[in-house]
Amino acid sequence: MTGKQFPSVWLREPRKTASPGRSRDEIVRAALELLDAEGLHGLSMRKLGAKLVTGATSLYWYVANKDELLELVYDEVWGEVRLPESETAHWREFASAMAHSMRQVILRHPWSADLIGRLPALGPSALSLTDRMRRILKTAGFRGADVDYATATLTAFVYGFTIPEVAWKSSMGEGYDIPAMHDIAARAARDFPDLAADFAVEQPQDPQVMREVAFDFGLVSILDGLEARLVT
Amino acid sequence: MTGKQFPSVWLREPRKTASPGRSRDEIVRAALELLDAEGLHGLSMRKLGAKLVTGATSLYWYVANKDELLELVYDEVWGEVRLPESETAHWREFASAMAHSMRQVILRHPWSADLIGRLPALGPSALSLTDRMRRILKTAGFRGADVDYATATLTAFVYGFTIPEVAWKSSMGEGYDIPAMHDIAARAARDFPDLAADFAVEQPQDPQVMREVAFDFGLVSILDGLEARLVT
DNA sequence: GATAAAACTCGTACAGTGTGCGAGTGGTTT
DNA sequence: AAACCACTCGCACACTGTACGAGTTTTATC
Repeated sequence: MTGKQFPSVWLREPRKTASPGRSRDEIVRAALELLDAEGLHGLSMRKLGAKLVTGATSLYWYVANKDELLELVYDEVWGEVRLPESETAHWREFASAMAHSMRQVILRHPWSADLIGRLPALGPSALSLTDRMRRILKTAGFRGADVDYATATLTAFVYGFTIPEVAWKSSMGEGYDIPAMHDIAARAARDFPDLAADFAVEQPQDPQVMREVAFDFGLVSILDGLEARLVT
Repeated sequence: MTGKQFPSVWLREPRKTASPGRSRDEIVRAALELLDAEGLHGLSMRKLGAKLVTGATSLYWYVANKDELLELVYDEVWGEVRLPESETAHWREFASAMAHSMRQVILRHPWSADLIGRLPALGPSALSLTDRMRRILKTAGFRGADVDYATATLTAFVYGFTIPEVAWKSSMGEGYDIPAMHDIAARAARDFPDLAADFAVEQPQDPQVMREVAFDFGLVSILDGLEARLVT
């Protein structure tokens, strides 16, 4: 009784591809455009085929299935994360930059949020990110499993902060009526006096700005907490 | 030019329901069972109708659309979070208990992870949670927007730690071959010497246990970081 | 140039999805 | 008897990923 394996594009050799016609790169590029334009829901093999002037099922020559295609585009996205030079940066700077950049990348490609955890992240870009992060943490003095734990804590915060945010945006649309939403929340909270009181006092803020401040607050707190784990 | 509103079950009066037949509660209960048994993907109006021995479209008498139904079940889930008595608990105990309980609830109802952020959480259970959390933080000494920020940081960590976890489980299935997966990851990392070296050294661990330890590590770090924000 | 093999294309088909619409049913009130 | 209400539900629409197998083009070998 062997346990389950899992399949990943990165674990099998690609096709020979002496190809004169379409190529995997071309398909990935087109998929990325479609995803950015219309979201995860907007990417279908038929639409992608149409964009490339090909039959939908022709794509299955280059890619085993839709998940493999998504794995490819997913890694492309992690390649957009910008990091400071590993060697010169303090670990806090590095971690902070990485967190901010990951967040920006997810905000720029909201569909990617739905793939986090659902697909293996074994592509070169994803691995390179974790590799550099781990090296920095090690030179900073983290030892053994603490390297994994610290990384997990940081990425968990970024994901947990950003995933619901983009989920909300892409399910509710972009154009908010801020005072109206404030009002709605206040009305929903009418059975909770303290909550309702807070809503009554607070001014409706620009949520974009609020999110950024909140993210910084959380990030700094976490880095402080991790640093405390370091000195002992 | 008014901005967009958003619709929520909790913001409109329910039907009169002098009903002798089906009821909203009954539907929600059946939906919850279906979701726990077959996941978000497994809940369709047709299946739900079949389970209740009703036509699929009959359900639309009690519920405006599928999202409203999901909102109802979603809040049901937050009602399962168990908290210590507000008045006697230290804020760290309280926050820690809340984080752990939220995590357990999501693990118990993995489909709920996909709804976080996608649906408004304005039900009584969800509001009660945030209400109690905020009250505890205020009595602990957090002031103004810091109450929001601290809450956001904590929930972000829980979500970000747990969402990818359950996404992985429900996309890859439950039965892992741990050494095999360890091997696969090591093979994928062959182009990153340090990463590969770490894989070579580390023993494959029981992931269940690992996750729990990592969660505690992160949680404690975050609470430390938040506490530092408190004393100033 | 012939022939075989490999690389590539794609139409069809299947079993499913949420839900708007409008017609129909049975009970209660005027 | 008439009107209203609460409620049920079949049909239809435009989609989805992809297995299958037959067809077409390019390349390699003799």
